Amino acid sequence: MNKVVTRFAPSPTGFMHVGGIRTALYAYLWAKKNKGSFILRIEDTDKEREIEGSIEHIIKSLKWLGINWDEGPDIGGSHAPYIQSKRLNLYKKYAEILIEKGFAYPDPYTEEEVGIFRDKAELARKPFLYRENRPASTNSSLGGSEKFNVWDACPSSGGVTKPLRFKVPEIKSYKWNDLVYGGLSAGPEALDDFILIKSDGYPTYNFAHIIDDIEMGVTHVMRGQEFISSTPKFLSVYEALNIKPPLFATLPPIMATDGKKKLSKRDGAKDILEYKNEGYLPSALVNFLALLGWNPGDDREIFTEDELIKAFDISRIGHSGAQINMEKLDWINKEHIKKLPKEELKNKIFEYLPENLKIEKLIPIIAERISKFGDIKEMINNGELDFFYKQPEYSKDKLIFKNISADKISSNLKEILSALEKINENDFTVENIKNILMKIAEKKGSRGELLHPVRFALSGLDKSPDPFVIAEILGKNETLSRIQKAI
RNA sequence: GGCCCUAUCGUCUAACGGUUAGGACAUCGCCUUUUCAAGGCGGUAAUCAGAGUUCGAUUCUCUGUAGGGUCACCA
Repeated sequence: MNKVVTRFAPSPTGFMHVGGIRTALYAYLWAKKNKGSFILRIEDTDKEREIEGSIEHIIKSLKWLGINWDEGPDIGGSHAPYIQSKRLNLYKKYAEILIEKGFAYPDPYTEEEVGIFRDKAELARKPFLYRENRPASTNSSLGGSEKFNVWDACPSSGGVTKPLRFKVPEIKSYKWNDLVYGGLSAGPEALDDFILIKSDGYPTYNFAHIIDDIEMGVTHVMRGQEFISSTPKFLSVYEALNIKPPLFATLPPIMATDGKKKLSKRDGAKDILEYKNEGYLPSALVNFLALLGWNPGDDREIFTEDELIKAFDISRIGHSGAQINMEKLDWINKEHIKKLPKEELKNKIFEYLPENLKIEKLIPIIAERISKFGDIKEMINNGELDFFYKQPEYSKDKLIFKNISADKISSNLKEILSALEKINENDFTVENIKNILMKIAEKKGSRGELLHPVRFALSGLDKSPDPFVIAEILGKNETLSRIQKAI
């Protein structure tokens, strides 16, 4: 069996969103599972739409998620370079082979003239097919024996020339096998004389990716289902070249959160690095995206990257579009936070905490109250943590538990005060505090009668951690002074 | 419009043609509890519609409907 080679081939036209990342992830997982290699290739053949800095941004995004490539623009490899604009001679070489075989010819029409053909087709409510307007000269020959050698592409000198078109060898229906969808097919209208090399000398995606996949030995091509309808075009190029195509694995689309549309930047798809800024763990996002369109066949939901590599299988990729669900992502992230090693959890949380709140004992309290680290900012903004470093202010009646009288509350607090005073400062721990307070609380009509005022005296908040934990963190002095104040 | 893909709880999904249609998130209720969080237990909730094949269709076939994709010198 040949070594599995997969690739992710984004174009540098901006940031990455979950759609692209999920495609990259599946290709990565499949390569790793099969001990094969995963290639990162940059498809920058559209200089108009290229956005400065995108390549770095893409690399940063993938690296953050731990989706690492074995060959790529930054690290090289045996098929370097991995940037299409640096491989133009290669595409030219293959273009000349096609010309030689009679499967490519220069397009004599201007863009405007082709536009007129297109308008005519639209008016007739027919799909636009260039080949129906194929220049007579190219039709003169049967099969692939004719040679069109008048193409004058000279990409290296930047000269503009006529675009080179593919001449479809045979107009027919195609049926092929897809690793995910099984049997796929398309009618002859999916076949056309598409452009191989543009007038600026750069190849089109339709051509360049095929050449690169061949040259780089790619065995499994994974991509979104928007490519199903152009697959016959690709197959016909492989046929013209007399090269066996790789295996195709088509991925179902990811839909936008709200509507039913395919996720796209204009529908609010966000930069993957925004998830980083919001404090999601890369392992959680990877876990979430893996499950969006794939499942392990059992009830497991939480995976590490290694577990994903083991469990991943193309045959368990689904066929229908999936909406992204932020609530589920939050839950998965929370589960990953729970599994974080202590030291790492501490570092992550402290990253979001001001100096005066970097208290070790605060970590579990915060950890179980957030689903992503960015939530800590919100806790701070809402003043949920203020009481740990400053005397809370509150109105007196908030100390009252249900309909217990103020005098009763006051005397309860006094009782607690004297009990806590007896604890040695070094023994002022959750366990000891809890023991003593609970002993007293049990004697009251309800524990809340005693515990609520204490908690409130310490936190000044309707919602807070329990009083024992707060007391320990505040320390004996501060705890006593706050209770004293409440009295 | 042509061609193509898809259709199970609100969402992500599971189910050799035979299951009380399973799980997870969300939601609701209860327990735990001084409040919150966390945790435990439980509930509500789905096979798009109509034909056909079959002893038996979520599952196979057809039609319809709905959603999506595609028809560029974009990828």
